[in-house]
Order: sequence, then C-alpha cells, then structure tokens
Amino acid sequence: MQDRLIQQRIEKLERMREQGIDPYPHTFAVTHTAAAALADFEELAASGETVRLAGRLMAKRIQGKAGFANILDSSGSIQLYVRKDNLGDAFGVVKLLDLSDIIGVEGTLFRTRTGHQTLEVRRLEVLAKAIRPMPVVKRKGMGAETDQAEVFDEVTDKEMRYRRRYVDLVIHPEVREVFRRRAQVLAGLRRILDEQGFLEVETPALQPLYGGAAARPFVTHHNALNRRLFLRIADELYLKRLIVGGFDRVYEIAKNFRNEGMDRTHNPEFTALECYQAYGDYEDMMRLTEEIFAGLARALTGGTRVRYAGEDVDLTPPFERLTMDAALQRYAGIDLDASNAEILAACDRHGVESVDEDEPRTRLLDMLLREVVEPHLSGPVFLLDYPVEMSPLAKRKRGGGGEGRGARVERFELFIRGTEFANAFSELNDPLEQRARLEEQAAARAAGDDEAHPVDEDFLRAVEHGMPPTGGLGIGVDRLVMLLTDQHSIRDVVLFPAMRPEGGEVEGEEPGGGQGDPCH
RNA sequence: GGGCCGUUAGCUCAGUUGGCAGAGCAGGAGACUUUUAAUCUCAAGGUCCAGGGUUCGAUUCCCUGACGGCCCA
Repeated sequence: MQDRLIQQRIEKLERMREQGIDPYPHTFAVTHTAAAALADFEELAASGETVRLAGRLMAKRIQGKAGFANILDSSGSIQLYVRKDNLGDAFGVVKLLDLSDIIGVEGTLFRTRTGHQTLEVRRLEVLAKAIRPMPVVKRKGMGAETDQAEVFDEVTDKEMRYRRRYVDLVIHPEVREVFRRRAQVLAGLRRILDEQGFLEVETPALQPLYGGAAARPFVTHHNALNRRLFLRIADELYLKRLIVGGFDRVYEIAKNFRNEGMDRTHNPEFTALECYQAYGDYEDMMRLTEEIFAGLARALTGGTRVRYAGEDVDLTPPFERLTMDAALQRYAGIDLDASNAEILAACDRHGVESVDEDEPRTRLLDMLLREVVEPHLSGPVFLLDYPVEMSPLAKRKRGGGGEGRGARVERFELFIRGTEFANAFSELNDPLEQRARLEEQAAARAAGDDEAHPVDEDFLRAVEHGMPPTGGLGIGVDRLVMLLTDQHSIRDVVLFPAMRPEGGEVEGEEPGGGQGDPCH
C-alpha cells in the first residue's frame, strides 16, 4: 500500500533527525538557477566558482560510494555528482534521500567523461523531506528534463493531472510551459492596452444584479446584509459606469462565473478581458482586436502564424469581415429576417436535431448560427451586424436598419476555427433606448427566457447622466491561451479546472434548504 | 442531456475462454567512486472503482452507480 511507502519515508525523516539534521530548515541561499548555471557553464567550470542550487530530487543513480542525481528547479533540471570523498560523513544522508525530496547543494561545475554538464557536490542540505511519493517518469536522452527526451511511464491519467496539478506540473515540463505562456498572454494583454492608454480597473465580482451577457449566474448570499448576491457573468455594466465617470479607456481582466455546463471550451469560471474606449466604435474594436491577436502571437511565437491542432492559423491583420446577413445567406441559405417557420425549416434542412419549436426567435437563430454557420468560420473572421433583438446593449447600425425587426446593431464576434473568441459593440448610450431594450429583456425573462437580462436601474441611471459614444470589446482569455499554446481543452490552460468532487463524500451540497441563513 | 471507451501494485500497463492475478519502474536488503531509462542479485508489495445479480465459485459475465476521457446536443 501507499501507506507503506509513506511510512518508509517517515522513518528516513526520523533517522535524519537522529543524526541532527533538520529536514525542514528555514532558508537556503541559492546563487543560480539550474538553467543559469548551465547557461554560464564554461565560465563557471573554468573559474571553479562555487555554485549553490536548490530543487526537487528527480532521479538518483547511486553506485556505492558515489553517484549521480538530477534536481529540478523552476528553470529546469541539472545533474549532480556526489561522492563520499567530497561529502565525508554527510554522504550518509544521500541514503536517506528519496525522489521528490527538496534539497540544496553547493559545489563546482564540471563535465563528466561522457560529456555531461554536472555539479560536483561539496555540501548537501535537506530542505524539505517529501513523505508522499510522486509518479516516476523517466526520460531518455539529453540529460533528463528536455523537450527531445523520450519519455517512459508518462502519466496519462487526465483526472489525476487535473486534480493534483502540483504533481502534473512537477512531472510535465510541457505543462509548466503552457502556464508560463499563459502568464505571457496576460502580461502581453496588459502591455498592449497600457501602451494605448487604457486604465486597468477592478469591478465587483459579487453583484446585487448581474448582466452584460446572456447566461445564468451563480447565486450566493451575504449574511451581514442578509441579501442575495450574484457572481458576475460579465463586468460590462460596471466598466460602462466608469466610462460615464470619465475614465475614457478602461479594461479589466476578470474571472466571470456562468452557471452552465462544462466541456472542452467551457469552465464555470473563466477569464475574460473587457475593454471600453470612449469616442470609439466597433470599427476601432476590430482594429484593437487585430492588434491584440497579432501582437500576442508575435510575442509568444515570433510570428503571426500559429499552429493549432496540426493546422496553420494566420493571425496576420486585417481579418476578414462578414456580415451576419451574408453569412446566413451563404451557409444556411436563409434571410436573417426570416420568420420562425423559415428558421425551423432551415434547421431541418441542415440536419439540426432536437429543435424546440416553442423557443423564442433569438434562441432559434442562435441555434442555427451555432450549428450551421459557425462551423464554417475557420477565420479569423469578424461576423458583423447582429439583429437588434440579440444584442440589448449594442447601438443600432448607422445609416440603416430602422425600427423593430430588421434592425441591425453594430456588433461583431470574432471566430477562429468555428469558435468564438471575441465579442464587441458600438455601445448603446441612448438612455431611453437602453431602458426600452432592457425592458424587452425583462419581458422575455418573464416569458421564460432565463438567460435574458434583468433591468439594472443603477446602470440605467449612470447612462442617463450621459455616456459618450463608446466601443467595447470582450475577449475569452482562456480560449486565447488555448489558441496560442496549441491546447485543445480549457482544462489544459486552467491550473485548477472545475471537477466533480472526488470520492463518495457529499460535501458542498445546497446548504440549508433554499432560504434563510445558508451558514451552519 | 446522449453515445462509446476506461478504472487491476505508488506509477505505466499485461492478464484471467469464470477457479481470489503478473511485468517494468518506484520502494526495501546487498554489490558497485564519471552514470544517465545506470547495471546486477534477492525479497516484498493488491478491497482487480463501488453496490447488486447470475454461479459451487466473479477481478472476469449481467445490471445499477461513481469518477474520468473522447465524440455528439
């Protein structure tokens, strides 16, 4: 059993203590990372300079009174050479070391007979004894911890990797790399927006009313105020309040929470960038989107063409523009203003299954788009000019449209490989029309559309104070990271993805039967 | 929500046409002072995901469930 392995490690830990060794000391001063030591290897080896490194013991090849080991730190791995001649009595602790212990070493660099760059250890300290064994993954070639190495006994159990990401990160260099690149994407987004004068802000994640997207929220409860709060599904309505407040360019990189299913492109909490630019419109947002996608691709890969799932994706601006009218004609053979019956007929014609005829028109259109149009949008392509009833926060298209059905709004979504990556509008800033649109939403809601917006009076009050013409843009950051790291599941770009609870424990159920104090 | 597949030692996996299971790695003991999937010798390690059914007997067959993966809505 695993307990036996843990017990053996605890016994070693006790033996260390008997020898006067503290297995959990407070600090260890390092002079280099493994990568830095290897980068400056020739110099350091020639000068015989003392190098101090610390990391996790990943491999051990002991040969009697000497031996080799590899440690892994955040920069990579390096080989160690330990011998009794150098360590004296301290060589005894080597026997008490297990794989995945954290150690600190001091010594000099040299090259072995077989040419491997190695640290000859003169002092060795235990920094943290690990009592739980990790999966052992061996690598052949190029030392140990490199891309080209052939891998043995790789851990393929996705469940374990997601649930115990700490283990996944230790044993998979490529997973560490994905999350480094994720950090680069976030830093790159901030850099691009900061350079253009956008101000990074933070708005409430706990909201008395939710809005800014069509989605169902998570509901929670604030004990002190004894009132219901929602986790945000979007930060749009707060960022627009800030535009009213006079910050002409704002952005937020925020966790949003949507109470919906999980799949390869959906996690119940996810990261979105939203930015708003006063005196701009959706044309400006298209240009900004192109700059962001191309700029990040350049920052991460050096060019604007990236590989995804074995195919080229060309993120070189400008991206194609396609109106929704044209897209529906082209791919569904239907007019955007078609009746419900015509939409249903088109769904049927294109083999869309399980269509509920009683759904509202917007839902039917949405389904037709998702099933029939979007799969064709390999992109990158801006799908433009949505029907007004699908976009309660977007401004009517200039110079056309008119009232009621048939009206279009200035809105686009960016599609790449059939997946939505961005959503943007020329923001509606006419307070009377905004009120009317939200009231329509409220009516749809009352009629059973549980993704329709509630009316947010405070938001309307802000817009009544005067909101400048504004362009707004939202980008799904997780999907963007997937695109730029060639990962095919959102779970591979979220450090701790949502999972069903492990084991049979029934924790985390609905507390307290619905109403009242959900605590205790 | 539906379909298919998976769950066996700490890890990667075999296997049992139904008779309580094996290998490699890791771990233990021993040998080995420039190895690298180090090597060699020996010993040990299991609720075969859970529950029910069929059966003299189930890890194996059937049903239900849990969790996960892939595909579809």
